[in-house]
Amino acid sequence: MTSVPPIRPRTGARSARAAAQTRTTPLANQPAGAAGRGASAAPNTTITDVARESGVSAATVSRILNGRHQGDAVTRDRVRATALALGYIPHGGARSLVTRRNGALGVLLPNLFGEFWVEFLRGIDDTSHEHGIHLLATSTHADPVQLRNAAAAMRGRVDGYLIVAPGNRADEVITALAQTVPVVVVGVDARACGAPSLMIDNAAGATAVAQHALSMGFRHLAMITGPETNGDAVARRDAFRAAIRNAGDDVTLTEFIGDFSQDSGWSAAHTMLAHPRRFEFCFACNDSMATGAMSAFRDAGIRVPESLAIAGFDDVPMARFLTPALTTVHVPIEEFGRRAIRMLISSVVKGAPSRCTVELIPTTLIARGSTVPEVRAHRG
Amino acid sequence: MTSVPPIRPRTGARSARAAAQTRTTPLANQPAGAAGRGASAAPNTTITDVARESGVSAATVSRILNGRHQGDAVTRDRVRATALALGYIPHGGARSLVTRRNGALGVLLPNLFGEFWVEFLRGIDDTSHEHGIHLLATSTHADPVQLRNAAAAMRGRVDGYLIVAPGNRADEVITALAQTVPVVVVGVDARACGAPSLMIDNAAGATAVAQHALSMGFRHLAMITGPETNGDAVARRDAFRAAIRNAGDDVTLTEFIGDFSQDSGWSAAHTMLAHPRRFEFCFACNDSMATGAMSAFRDAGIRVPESLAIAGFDDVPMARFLTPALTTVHVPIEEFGRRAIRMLISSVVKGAPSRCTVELIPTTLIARGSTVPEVRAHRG
DNA sequence: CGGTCCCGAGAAAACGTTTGCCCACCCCAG
DNA sequence: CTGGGGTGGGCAAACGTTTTCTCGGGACCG
Repeated sequence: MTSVPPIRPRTGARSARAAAQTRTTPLANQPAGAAGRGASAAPNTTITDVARESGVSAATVSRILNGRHQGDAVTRDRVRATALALGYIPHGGARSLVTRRNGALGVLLPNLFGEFWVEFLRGIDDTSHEHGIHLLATSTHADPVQLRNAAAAMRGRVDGYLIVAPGNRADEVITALAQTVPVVVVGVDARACGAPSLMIDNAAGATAVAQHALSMGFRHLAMITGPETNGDAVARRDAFRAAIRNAGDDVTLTEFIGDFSQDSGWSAAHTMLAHPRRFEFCFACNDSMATGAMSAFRDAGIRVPESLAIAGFDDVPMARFLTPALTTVHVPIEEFGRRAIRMLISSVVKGAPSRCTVELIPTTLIARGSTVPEVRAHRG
Repeated sequence: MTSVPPIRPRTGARSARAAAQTRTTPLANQPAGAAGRGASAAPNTTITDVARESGVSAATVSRILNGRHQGDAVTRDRVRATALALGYIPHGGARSLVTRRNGALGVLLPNLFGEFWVEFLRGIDDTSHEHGIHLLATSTHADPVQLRNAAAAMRGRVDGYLIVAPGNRADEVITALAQTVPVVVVGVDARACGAPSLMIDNAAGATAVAQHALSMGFRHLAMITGPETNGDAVARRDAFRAAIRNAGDDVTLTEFIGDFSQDSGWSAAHTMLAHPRRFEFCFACNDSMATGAMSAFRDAGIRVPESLAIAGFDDVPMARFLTPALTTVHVPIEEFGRRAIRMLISSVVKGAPSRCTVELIPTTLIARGSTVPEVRAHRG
């Protein structure tokens, strides 16, 4: 009918590839195979080289370079100069082997979509930089097995893990991990796993959306849900359902299935338009789907918000730039990341695994033009 | 004037924090300070534990677990069971120390904004998973010093580096790095640094936009440029300038400064509206800025594309969902990432640092509703 | 002038793996 | 019954650091 969004076979393609994951390059660590270590093995200079070159022992080089005791001025300068000339960089693995500390944190992300995780990453990255910590390990995972693999690959390379939205079946992995090393979980309640968690206050946000819709007199509501395996999606759906259920008998709620992608929002919107009921308000469980839906509505000639109001969740940067600007639930995404990484750092610094609390990221409804016509009034 | 986008002090905030970077947590690796290693040091089980527990030597455990020689069936099973029971996970640092291989690649990203880098990351991540390689190290950097630090932090932890958009002053760092370990550079021509590079064909894309604009009869053109330090931004600007300059004397081009963020596009658009000239066509050097600009235009009551056409660059997923859909230059972003990481992997596998070629990612203009009114015709 | 103290710096152990080398054993063939 | 081949598995070295312990020498004070 319309010509716009070809549904991209994104998830399909990915899982197909994941299945072929067994194919292993000689680079992979596991067997370290007979594959000759590339003839031109990198001639990395070691601390011994620096020591020999500058006529002192390795111990002295180590101490000087780490500022442990500054030693004789002339020796110190000589060593420093030599190290610089040789381009010496300490071998992280060896160092962490003896230090039992590696100045890096592991972050395990779900398959990332859209702007949300970019914002989150920025928060994480900024904060860890502030603390002089490198955010070495970032990886993505789709299921518990991949999660375990990714975590294992980081063993001995990171001082702690930040695990994001592991879905529902990851409890076992988290529990095992949390017993040996600091872990902070984002997106699900992991108290039972022995790890502190940080979650978005989805219930409050979704409830606020419901109240907003009801207060504006809408009676026939639609909702585009997110993936069943995503804790945030489920929490938003349930809270919205509950709030509507309490609203009275003349209020209806119809649900359409999405997966948090723009495409799925677009598809859900088309399904919605084919539905016999004439909806007045649509709540998409995240901004990406709201964007897709809004695009579909407008292409179908439906005026937003006059004929159909729409709201999202997350308040990604793009939300305010849509036309009309998107009513949504604001989540302080960057701050979210900052807090998560701060929890992890404090847990790592003091050896004690911090108490298994659950912290909540507050949410606020932001009404914009996609539900409130007046907000658009200034437009020509 | 209008009420929409509060300019977020994003970059400012970041550099302010970067300045305070000296503040160092005990977790940081540098001095390994006297800070007692947290009392409850993680009791990670080592290969020795497994060996003792199952009554064999560490060597045997290593061989069995790595499938080197499968040994006696009963022994093998016993070792495997013990390892599992104890939750043994090899220490990556120790392993890579002797193996000289660590099955991980380092990715150095610039400060990331918007959807572009998410797509890119997805491509990278997928492909490395396919090859059984972990994309351990991801970090961001704003300047050559941060780049050097991030790279140093990964020394001995990764088998190769993928360096993205190092701006202009990073040649020295790249050169030094490329001498000791495989490096692939994305976004700038690094042949002089001894590293192969992968670049977007910005010139072709920008030229296509210019031709598109001219072919539609537009005569008064505006351009919103990107950051001066960004190679892609500069290339796009220069190519567009050149194409317009050849167009004839009755064609004008006015430039407005942006920084690739949506906010900057919004601001530039407002500046543009205050300009005495009445522009017919606006080329934003990336989709984010185009989005911001389009939002500003519509809020000002300007009809897109009838009164002012607009085009972007990148074709991020969001582009087709804007209203009207955004004319833009398609960049196969995910494929971009795949190719980049594939280049790196092949360079790592065969020890020889692959020849310093420059590969180009092709670009194609995609005309949508923001420049071609007819495409919107089906809308109500 | 002698004793004490401090400081600079070297030797060596330790971190957790992998792997080359070698021994001992088992089994089969002569 | 004996010799040889094959194989399971132990010993020890090595990887590149940091850190403890130690020693030697110089300075300062009595």
